[in-house]
Amino acid sequence: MFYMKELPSEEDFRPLVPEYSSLDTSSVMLFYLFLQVGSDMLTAFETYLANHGVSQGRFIVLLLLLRSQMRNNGSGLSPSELAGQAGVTRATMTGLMKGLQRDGLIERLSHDGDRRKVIVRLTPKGKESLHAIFPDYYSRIADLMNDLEDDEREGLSRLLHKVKDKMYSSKLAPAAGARG
Amino acid sequence: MFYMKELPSEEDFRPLVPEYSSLDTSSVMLFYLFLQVGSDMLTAFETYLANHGVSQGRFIVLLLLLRSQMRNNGSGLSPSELAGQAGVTRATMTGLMKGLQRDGLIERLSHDGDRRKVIVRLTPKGKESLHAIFPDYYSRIADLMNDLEDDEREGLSRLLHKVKDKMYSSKLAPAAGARG
DNA sequence: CCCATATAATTAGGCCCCATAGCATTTAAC
DNA sequence: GTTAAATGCTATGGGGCCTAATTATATGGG
Repeated sequence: MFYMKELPSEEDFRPLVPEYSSLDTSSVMLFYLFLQVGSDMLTAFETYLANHGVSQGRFIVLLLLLRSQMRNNGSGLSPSELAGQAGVTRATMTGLMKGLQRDGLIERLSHDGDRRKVIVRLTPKGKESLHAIFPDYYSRIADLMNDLEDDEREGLSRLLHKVKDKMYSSKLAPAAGARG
Repeated sequence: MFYMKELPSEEDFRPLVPEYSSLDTSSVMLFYLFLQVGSDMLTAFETYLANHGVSQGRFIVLLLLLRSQMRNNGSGLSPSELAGQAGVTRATMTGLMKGLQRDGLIERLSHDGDRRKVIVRLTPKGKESLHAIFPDYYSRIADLMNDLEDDEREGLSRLLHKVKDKMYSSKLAPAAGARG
């Protein structure tokens, strides 16, 4: 996780500018600011979930399962699909599921028709866990964004998409393996 | 690291809206978008650095040392100060330094006057490592931000600061222990 | 001067997440 | 029917981070 308590100031870059023609101070400062806020938010998110007894990885799995079940009326997902949607390998997903099953939040059923496959579904307890977290969770997120007016939200969303699009098309792209 | 390949759409939230009064769909969508772009950027950053033979944590340490030495003309920092500025515990910093010293990138000198303390400094090799990374590193960051006009950069910076300020004052704040 | 307390750095041990590599089973393609 | 591909799993290992305990040093009140 990126963290620098005090971000570099413009002055910190000044002696480097003549040395590096590729150094664009405002780009780097914006990049660092972004990483810092993103890191803080991720850390806060992680800490918050940990206090509720779930890790980020597990929470994502539960969320993906809930969404799938709401969309398709309870069909569930395979470990492969979950891994793909969560951006981890199948082996990692096996480990996450192991813990979730041990805690009774998901169940693994065998797939009729393709006996290689497994169907993963939320148990009632798994659903309850999510619904126990949601009210406070949504409230905090709403609070976090509360200071942003509608046009600011749209602006931020637009700019985030712009950076995202650029990232995927540039050399600074996410690793192909884990995320494809 | 947060990751959901496909972010939830407004429709995914619709069935939840009547159930949760605290659910503000646009807040949550913006929050998820932010986490996703932040995660991707961190992952990309990490992957990029790994290809250059350093981890994020180590890179931050090198950066902090370089900044300190440029500001104060070579005084260096103590492990405690480094830990504080990097947002990790002293024990974690010891581990990071161990690797950096083994690779010859930093040196640990004893402090005159207070023999409990250690002074950490970049070695010439450590400086060279950074300067070997910088040209390409800065170039990629500039490229990433290249599509943003000046006013967009200012807008993004302003909005990021706004979210950051709100985060620190809200319940969704970073953990006090590691980051204080 | 001495002891209690505080501070600095480190070590030891552990947890979580995640990856790669290899394996058995099952299915699909020719 | 043989070969290739897909699925889920196990084994193994590493990175990063933590807490707790240890060692050395410093400081201040009695």
